Amino acid sequence: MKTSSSKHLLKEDIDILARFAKALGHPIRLAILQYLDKYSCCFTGDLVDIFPVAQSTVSQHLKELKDAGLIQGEVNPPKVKYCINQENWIKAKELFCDFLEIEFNNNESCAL
Amino acid sequence: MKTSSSKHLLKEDIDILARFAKALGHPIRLAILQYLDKYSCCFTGDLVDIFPVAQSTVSQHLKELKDAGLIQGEVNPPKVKYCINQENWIKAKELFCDFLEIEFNNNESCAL
DNA sequence: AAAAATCATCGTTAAATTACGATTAACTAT
DNA sequence: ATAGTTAATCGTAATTTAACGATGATTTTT
Repeated sequence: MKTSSSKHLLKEDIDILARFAKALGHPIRLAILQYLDKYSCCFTGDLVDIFPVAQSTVSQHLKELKDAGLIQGEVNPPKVKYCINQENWIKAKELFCDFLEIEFNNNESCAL
Repeated sequence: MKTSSSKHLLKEDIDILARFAKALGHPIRLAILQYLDKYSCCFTGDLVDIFPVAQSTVSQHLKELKDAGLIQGEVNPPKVKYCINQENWIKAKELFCDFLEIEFNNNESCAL
């Protein structure tokens, strides 16, 4: 399924893409997404063990990724399980590919 | 030339990608890059005519894109001609493709 | 019922971002 | 030489971001 080639994004899509790009604009948030790609899902605590920042800071980054629509959390008391929001993640891929003018094959074998 | 497939980025690349993503995290900066893709180059004034923000604000966004390495400016007094920094732009594409797990064909027919 | 575990939220602080108008620098044209 | 054009930079203000520790809510364990 080829979905891009040398076409320009509309104003609305530009705004959405900017939102996604902004969410990706921090090393910890990128690393969280990579972790979710590798392990499919995780609890907040898993990430707190990995990153050298306070628990509240990890929570804040998770909130930003969630607000941007890139991840979703499932309350599983007293834990919260996070995973990638596939629908929006695919949308983000499409927009980035359109913008970068790269062919996007929506290959289901890709977890991320 | 396939340059990506299901591999994870190293810490250093994560930091570089975050820098690029941050620079892309504003609608005006995305639109500037799209404009540069379409017209290959432009003067600051061209952009000032297009976007509903002050000249100093456009200059500031250009500076950020330049600091991130995505564009370069050539002084052509009293104007300054901007264009995409191809070398870094390709690097950005590669990193985004690695991260998004998309195949990247460095196709020279693509201006952006 | 009390204690422990997990994680979001609150309050705070410092720094960065975004925007503006005004000024300055540098070259062109008159 | 003076005036005009172009665009960066400066100074400022408002908002957002990033980080922290402390607190609170919720469920499990004891």
